[in-house]
Amino acid sequence: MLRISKLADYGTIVLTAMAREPAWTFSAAELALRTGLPAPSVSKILKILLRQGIVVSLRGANGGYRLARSPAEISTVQILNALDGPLGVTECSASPGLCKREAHCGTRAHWHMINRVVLQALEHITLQQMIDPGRPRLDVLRPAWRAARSAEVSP
Amino acid sequence: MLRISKLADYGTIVLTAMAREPAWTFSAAELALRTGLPAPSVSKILKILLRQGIVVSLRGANGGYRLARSPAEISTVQILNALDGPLGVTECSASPGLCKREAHCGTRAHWHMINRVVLQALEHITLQQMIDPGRPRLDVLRPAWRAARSAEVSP
DNA sequence: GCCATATAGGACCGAAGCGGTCCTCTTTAA
DNA sequence: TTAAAGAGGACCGCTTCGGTCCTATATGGC
Repeated sequence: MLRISKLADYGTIVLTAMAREPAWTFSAAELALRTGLPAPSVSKILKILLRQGIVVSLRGANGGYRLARSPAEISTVQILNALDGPLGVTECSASPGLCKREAHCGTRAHWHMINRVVLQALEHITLQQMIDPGRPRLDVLRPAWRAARSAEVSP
Repeated sequence: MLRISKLADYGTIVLTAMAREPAWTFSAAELALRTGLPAPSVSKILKILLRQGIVVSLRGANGGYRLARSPAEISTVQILNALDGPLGVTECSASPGLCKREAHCGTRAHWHMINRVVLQALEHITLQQMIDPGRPRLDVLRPAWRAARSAEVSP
């Protein structure tokens, strides 16, 4: 486990396809064709992304979808949040207050720390990075690391 | 999502309880009592951890479970692997070769990078760290960061 | 030698989540 | 007016997971 859902996985594939031509308006059918994903699923994903403000739509003939922002302004954490709901390594990371054990749970703080690191990492990986050619570099996570550290000092 | 299973969550709670007295042999019932978790679940978890070599058992009267190694030698990644199976942020991170899209999937390399960071982080957070008093420090993840970076240079 | 205690292993079940499909309604360009 | 395309939701089947229980086996104490 510790896995994202299939929907979120598909979502990033669809969005990276769109990010390669940010100005273009894609129909759901065309995106399904380009990505090789099942058309109904692609359609479903786009509708969710629309409601979350990640894509915009044009209805009617010759309609379709476009990215709502530039690829550099769409991070993976936004995509996962949209398609998988609030993400947290443990339940108490995602929705604090739900677990009764919280008060005297020794592991909680550590899961929160791990969660913060993961979140910051996802925050700094954008669609732009995803479509940049060449091997991905861990260096893009440096700001994430710094952000997580400063969050630690002043919570 | 991007969440660990409840079983794995419970597992870390049980193991941290054991880690506070590493020499002691706990019966499953006693651990259930100490942690406040349902006894059948605790028993099930311990049986899995036994098969994975994380705890050792003593059968018969006055029997019970003990950590197989020192708390400093048991990392969270071992616990999650034991209780949740091989972990990967995406399916292709956990079991490469299963996804047909791999060859021409532009997002895969990035998920692998994220996965590597998460894995290394979990690798460096041990039961010892979990029971150390005081707020957890991100500094414990420094070696994880370095390890992930060196893995990038020589895959 | 017997019995109480504890683990070992697996079977079993109910609930929930999720992936996937389909249908109907609305909008808009030609 | 019609065809194309999105909007929204209903629906269903499968899988997975959490949880429980039962039986067999081992061992220490009497």
